[in-house]
Amino acid sequence: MIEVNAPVTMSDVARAAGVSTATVSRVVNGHYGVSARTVAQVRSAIEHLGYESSLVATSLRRSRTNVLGLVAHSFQSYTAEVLKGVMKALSRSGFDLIIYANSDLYGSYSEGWEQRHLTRLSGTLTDGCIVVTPWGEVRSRTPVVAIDPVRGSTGPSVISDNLTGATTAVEHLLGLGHRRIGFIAGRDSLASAWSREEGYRAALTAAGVPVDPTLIGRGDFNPESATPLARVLLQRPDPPSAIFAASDGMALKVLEVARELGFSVPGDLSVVGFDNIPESALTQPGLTTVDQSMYQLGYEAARMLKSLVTGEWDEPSQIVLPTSLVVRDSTAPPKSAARP
Amino acid sequence: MIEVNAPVTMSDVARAAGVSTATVSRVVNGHYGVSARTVAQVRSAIEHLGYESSLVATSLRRSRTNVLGLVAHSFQSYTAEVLKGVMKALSRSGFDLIIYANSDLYGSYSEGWEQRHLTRLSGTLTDGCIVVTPWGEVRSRTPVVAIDPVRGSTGPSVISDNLTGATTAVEHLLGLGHRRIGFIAGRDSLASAWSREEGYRAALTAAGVPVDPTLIGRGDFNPESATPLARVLLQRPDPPSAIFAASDGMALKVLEVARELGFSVPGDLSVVGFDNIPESALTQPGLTTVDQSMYQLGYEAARMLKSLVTGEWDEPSQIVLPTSLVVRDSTAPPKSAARP
DNA sequence: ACTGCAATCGTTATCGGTTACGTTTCCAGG
DNA sequence: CCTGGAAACGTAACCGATAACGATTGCAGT
Repeated sequence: MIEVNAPVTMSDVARAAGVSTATVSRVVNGHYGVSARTVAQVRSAIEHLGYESSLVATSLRRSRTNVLGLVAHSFQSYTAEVLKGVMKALSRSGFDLIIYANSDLYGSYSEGWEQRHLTRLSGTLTDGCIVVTPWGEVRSRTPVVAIDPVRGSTGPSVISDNLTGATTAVEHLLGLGHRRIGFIAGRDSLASAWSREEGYRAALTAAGVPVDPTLIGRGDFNPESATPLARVLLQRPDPPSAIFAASDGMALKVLEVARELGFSVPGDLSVVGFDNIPESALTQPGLTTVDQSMYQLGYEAARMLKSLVTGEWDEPSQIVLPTSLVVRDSTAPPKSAARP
Repeated sequence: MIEVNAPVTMSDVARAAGVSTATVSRVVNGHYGVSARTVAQVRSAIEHLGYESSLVATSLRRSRTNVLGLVAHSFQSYTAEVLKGVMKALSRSGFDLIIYANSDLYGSYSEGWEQRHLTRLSGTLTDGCIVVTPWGEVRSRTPVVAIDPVRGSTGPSVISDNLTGATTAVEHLLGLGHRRIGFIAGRDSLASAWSREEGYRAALTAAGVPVDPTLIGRGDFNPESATPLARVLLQRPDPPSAIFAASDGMALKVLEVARELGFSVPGDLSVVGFDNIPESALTQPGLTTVDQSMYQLGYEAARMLKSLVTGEWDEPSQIVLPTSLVVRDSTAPPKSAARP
């Protein structure tokens, strides 16, 4: 009879098969040095008891687990898309995936969360990790690939061509006739945030439009951070005719604030985002944004990590993926476009 | 100097602080019985060495880990939405989340994957688990909540009101004048698939329309499974004027096949799905579907699991959530609606 | 000074599995 | 019949942490 609440351990199997745990281990791992008869006995006992090796115990002892890890701070659309790409890359690869997500306890995870998670996992559980939008540099015994790394990071990473993307977005607005273009920046420790701001500045400068620091709001990619910033920009006596937000999540908040303050979009205000998360196509009006394939980011990161873990890597360790502008309905020429 | 590649263990800290590992453990866990001076020493050593406790080692020894698990077979939009809800419910709860996803090695995980993952995790790593769309019954030492359980399952679960949803969907088609309505079923071991088919049959019967078995295709919720079935239905001499698919993923494949075979939707063919995944709003035409809040499923499952783990549960253990019809552009009256 | 009780801290068994090493078994060759 | 060596298997150390338990110390009370 099978006892339901009893966790079946290796020694249970050993006892049932009349051998030592060492022999059971050898059978389970297909190691040499066990007679056919004993193998059959052990197999039968495993079958009968429904034994399944414990990931925890195994990983504690072994160096290699064939499990890769992914740690993320929050779990929004961005991360979900990345995950799909990761899973695709890992399918039929022999690697399983463990995702570790914290519950943001008391907000106390604010600093060093990725390091904390990483050391907890990579101690033994995983052979390597992907970190999504880290807040700082990390160190680990096992390989780590960063998606959207911090500025100045030197480790393996995958990132979109944020500079070109942002430049294109602002050029789009300039092309429509906008001259007063607000910007809501992202968490400035991230390379992506920095490049997007750089692209904003570069496009303006190239067009001969001076950069007005008072039109720049300092967000942190967290959608909520954009709300007060958008309010400040739009309640000025001379509000910008367009706002470029460094992420779609923040851009959607700008749309919210605009609606709340009576701005019609794109009539009174054009809005551009960055990321092209699924929600951006669903809003009214649809959000014009810069598409970065989060799926592709995840896919490439997983591919790179796999190679790093198996030790067969030759490509450059910092991959940059292209971006493209997606024009929807949140952008139009400004009302005063006819001004000389 | 900090050695980068050395995993810092508790005994390293103990040595540095001149105490035993037991004392370090007490300090780390804030237990009683350590003098202020020793605490300071240990804290300093921890800080200096950058020590972080190993999740694996801790969970092996401890019964309680404050980590919940989630296992899923694949990782599509459905799972991603569920995950968002789970994360929301767990935010600031003190529980972290570990998601275990297999790489579907050689397709050999087909049977019993959830049991395999569950025993590997719940041995020690997690205090309880959520299983998304299991393929069979599972047993575990720790609590398990199933999202969309198998038919006849008795354990804790969260599920949508699939019967009402499917009935409403088919009534919508009947109301438009359709009489020949095809159905593409889901994996029949799941309660949801069974209820959706039940709703299909019930609505037809209630309207006095006989159920034609040849109009029913046996899919398995996997989008790819719908393609050949849709082809068969639409290549008949007398194709149905509408198809109700038991999931959006499959419905989207029906749209693909319809386009390929020259059917215009909704002109020649009406299509209804089930789930309301984000993609369904983005297709041309937008997919009419039954909305089940996957977010809510995840949220409720996590809430239930939390209560089960902490032992403070009193509500019924099988939660049913409402569904609602979302009418978009993939449904219209049939061309021959005027027939008597 | 001696007892008694806390407070403090180290020792050790333990979790489940892996593996280096030692021991026994078995068979072939001398 | 004895020996050598490989095959088969058990023993025990170990991975990193926790907790029951025992040992030591400090201090108050008498």
